Amino acid sequence: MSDAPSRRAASGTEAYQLDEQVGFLLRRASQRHIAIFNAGIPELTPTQFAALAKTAEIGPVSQNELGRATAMDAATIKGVIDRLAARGLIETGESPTDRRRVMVRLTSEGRAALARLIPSAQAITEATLAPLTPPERAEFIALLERLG
Amino acid sequence: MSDAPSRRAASGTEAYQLDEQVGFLLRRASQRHIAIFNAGIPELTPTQFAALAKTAEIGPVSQNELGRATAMDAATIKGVIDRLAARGLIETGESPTDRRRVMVRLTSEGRAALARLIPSAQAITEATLAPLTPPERAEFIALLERLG
DNA sequence: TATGATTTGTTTGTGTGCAAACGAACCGGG
DNA sequence: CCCGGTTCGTTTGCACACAAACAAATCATA
Repeated sequence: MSDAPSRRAASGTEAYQLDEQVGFLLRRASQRHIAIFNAGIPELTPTQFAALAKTAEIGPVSQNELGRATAMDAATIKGVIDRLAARGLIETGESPTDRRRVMVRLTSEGRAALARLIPSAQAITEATLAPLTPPERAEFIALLERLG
Repeated sequence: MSDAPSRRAASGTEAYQLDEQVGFLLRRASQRHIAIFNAGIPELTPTQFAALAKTAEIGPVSQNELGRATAMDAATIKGVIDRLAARGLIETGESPTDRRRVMVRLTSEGRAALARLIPSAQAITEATLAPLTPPERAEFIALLERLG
């Protein structure tokens, strides 16, 4: 159905094909992953789950520090924490040593939810990588880590 | 600094390390790319540029079709088109054959802007992939395409 | 041709994601 | 001790991204 690769744009747009650009491909892969996540864990967003999991990993943390650990800026992590707290999965308190800090820690409910959801999260990771063979998955993850 | 890989979480969270999950890595890589894009092309968002470039590729299209071609749903593409039209880079009109359709085409301004920005866009792609060697870049793109 | 299903676009609501501007608290050097 | 720089958190404003619900137009087929 036509000579696709040597396709020439009508105007002066040269050989810029959107579908070959990393940025576009990254966005599409993220979208697909998020769709898989929403199907597997409907009760939490990927971002909320990330904050929950990271809090479990690194224990009680200040809000901004948790944001840094999960790649969310101060404005974003605030909303995420507010919503998790409203659901009773985490709780916030003041720091004994720094009055500016808002400390974040899991509730037992949060801990239970996390334990319950981790298998689903692992399945989601696998489903996302399903189109690749196991060695390809490892390779992909390794390359992706270096682009962070 | 400690036995990192065999690190054991205090609670029952088992071996779920956020920083190893594809979803998290995809989000981080996207964030980095978007930051590079914003620095290289401050006047347009990556999404807006994608819509502009795709419109140039596939000529006059209906709004929803352009959305499909750029991986944006109907609600999203509408906002993007509204903003591009407000800037005079594209213009919309009615379809002669289907009264529901909103046809989208580049203005000469849009065409000029695109021609001017494509080199920057290419530089942005390269900068995003800079941490990888050329063969790794090709490999990464190939794997990423299959995760779309 | 009627009519039911599909498609196109719109609107609303929620959730990231980031820039910018701000006040409060902390920290270091003089 | 004071003072300037930094960090912590908040708020506002804008831009995706998607679900859900909707009206209008088109299509398929009985």
